[in-house]
Amino acid sequence: MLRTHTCGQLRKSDVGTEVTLCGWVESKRDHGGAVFIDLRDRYGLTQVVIGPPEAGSELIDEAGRVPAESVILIRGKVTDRLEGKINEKLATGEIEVRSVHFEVLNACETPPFTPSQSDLPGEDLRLKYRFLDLRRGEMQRAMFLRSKIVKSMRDYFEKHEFIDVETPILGRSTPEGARDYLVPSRVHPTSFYALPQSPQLYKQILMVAGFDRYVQVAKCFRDEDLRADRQPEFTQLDVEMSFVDADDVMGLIDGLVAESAKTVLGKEVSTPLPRMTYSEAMRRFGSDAPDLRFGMEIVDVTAVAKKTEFRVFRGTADSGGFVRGIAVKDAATKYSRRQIDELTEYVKGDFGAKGLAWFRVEDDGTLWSPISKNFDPEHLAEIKTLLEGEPGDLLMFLADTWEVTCKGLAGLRKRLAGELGLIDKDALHCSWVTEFPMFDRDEESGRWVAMHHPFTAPLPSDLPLLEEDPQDCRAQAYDLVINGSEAGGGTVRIHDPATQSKVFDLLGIDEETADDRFGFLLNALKYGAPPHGGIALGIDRWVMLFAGLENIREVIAFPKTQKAADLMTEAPGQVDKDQLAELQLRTVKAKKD
RNA sequence: GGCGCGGUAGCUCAAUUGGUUAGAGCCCCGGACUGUCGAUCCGGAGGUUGCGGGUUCGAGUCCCGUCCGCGUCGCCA
Repeated sequence: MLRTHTCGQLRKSDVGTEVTLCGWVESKRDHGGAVFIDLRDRYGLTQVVIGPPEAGSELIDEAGRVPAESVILIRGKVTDRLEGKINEKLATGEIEVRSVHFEVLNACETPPFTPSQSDLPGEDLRLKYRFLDLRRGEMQRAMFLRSKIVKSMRDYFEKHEFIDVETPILGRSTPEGARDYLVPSRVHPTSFYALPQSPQLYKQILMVAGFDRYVQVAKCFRDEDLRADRQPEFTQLDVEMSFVDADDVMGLIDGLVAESAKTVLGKEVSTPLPRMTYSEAMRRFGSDAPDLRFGMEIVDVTAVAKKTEFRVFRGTADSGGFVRGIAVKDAATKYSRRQIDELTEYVKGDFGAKGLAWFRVEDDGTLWSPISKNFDPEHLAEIKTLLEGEPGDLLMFLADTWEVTCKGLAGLRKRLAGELGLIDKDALHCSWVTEFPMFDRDEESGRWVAMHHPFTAPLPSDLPLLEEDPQDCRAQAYDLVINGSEAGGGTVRIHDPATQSKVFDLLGIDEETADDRFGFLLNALKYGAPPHGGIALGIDRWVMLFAGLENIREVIAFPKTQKAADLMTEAPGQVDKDQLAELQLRTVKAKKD
């Protein structure tokens, strides 16, 4: 080792020791006759003094010239700081190192920004110079937290006798689900591999192979548009187990959540984690990943709406729609008409709502609103009672289809809670949402599509519904929700060919297509397939949520921008004509409409 | 693909209704200084206002197009 100690290591007890330190010049205070340097590495900061009597003027001058963020090596003696010069902010603040040797290992060019500057530079610059950005304390902490979380997961599964098996990155495209990233094959011109969206099919086959309990930290790829909590390339903790039901999988993950929260954050999470069915979640929160750190539950007032003369409510209720609302506590004076207009634009623009109805609960307990004259006082009183409105509350309603009221109110609920500061940032609220529907209607084609994936097993009690009423058929599916974010999801899989072909039938996948796309899995299922199920946990999101961050890029070393580019390496990039020729590919510019 | 926010010095930001030579702090460069830890003091350099077009006597500011970054809806089995 070039160094004897790290920059976070030295204490009062080391005074008198000769040490060699290496690190980055975090800051430099040059007094002409003496220079102070804060030397930084991942472990901490140590003050180095280059001055008389032990340093000559040549050394002092050299230290005075060293640019910030250069990597240097210094040798010297650990000494007590002078009376009253102790820096309480530093763990090493009681000592300093008086340098007798000073060496620049790599001088730093003037950097576009420094890790210690208080104004964070724009994110594009941070991404282009990620090596500088990753030197920042926040990024370092996030990466170490990530490492600890992954280790806690690996420890947990090893303790439970899981085997870690790697599955291929070059696989075969399955047009179901998200868009695939494709990789052309040189050896098979005109054929393509696909990067895995998840190791789903491989892990099921590992169950058929008898591994019983499988785990993998798996890179997954989906060529879809990005969000604050979504990257095209992400990491899953992928799990599969044989001879289990949904309870078994959830129970195992309950233990993981509790143990990981405890070892990584020192937080107690009581288990079993609360569970809620999908239909309850949609009814009470309008979302399949409800944020349970605050209340503001959705209330259905369709029955009252039917009795009123207000056309928007009445018309919606009479034509099979829903009128649902939320009570926003103490918000009546906090939201001006203008701000409510903004909320109206929000639900219209983002969720396709036709409008936003609202009432203020006045001091005398009556409801007031620009539309209140359209209502009988007794109906207003009923609405107030249903929402448990109290003076000062703001009641907001959407009159629309079930889907729009769900999405719109869930959006409002989240936005208002954020704006009103109702969310406890320290809370780690974990829960399960269960019994998802098996199928969803595709708006365009009107066909059934699998809500999760086509290998998801229905609830045994709902098996008859596969034929009678697919709409109501529920799946043995479960999502782990942390602070209103989907942190993982899994299902019990179909392991008998009869059910599988019924599901394919419903999805409009004929035998030939099924065989072409998933033949290898269907084949395996015929050769002694145990009942099995599993789950995939989004590691990036876990880290983000455990860290209390709101952006997934903050916990990924080299993330991509919203347009899926890497600003540092400038991927994706052009390739040589020769490379294309070898792959027998030619690029064609798409015609613009 | 839709909607919204943003792009001005190396960095973070400012610039009145469209009006003189586009400013400040940090960074950088030069000088002074032995106790700083956001060092201090003196001096200096640094700009095609993302790019292209238009309106105007005059555009950082208004209009159109385009690129880039961010948020969000669609999308994400």
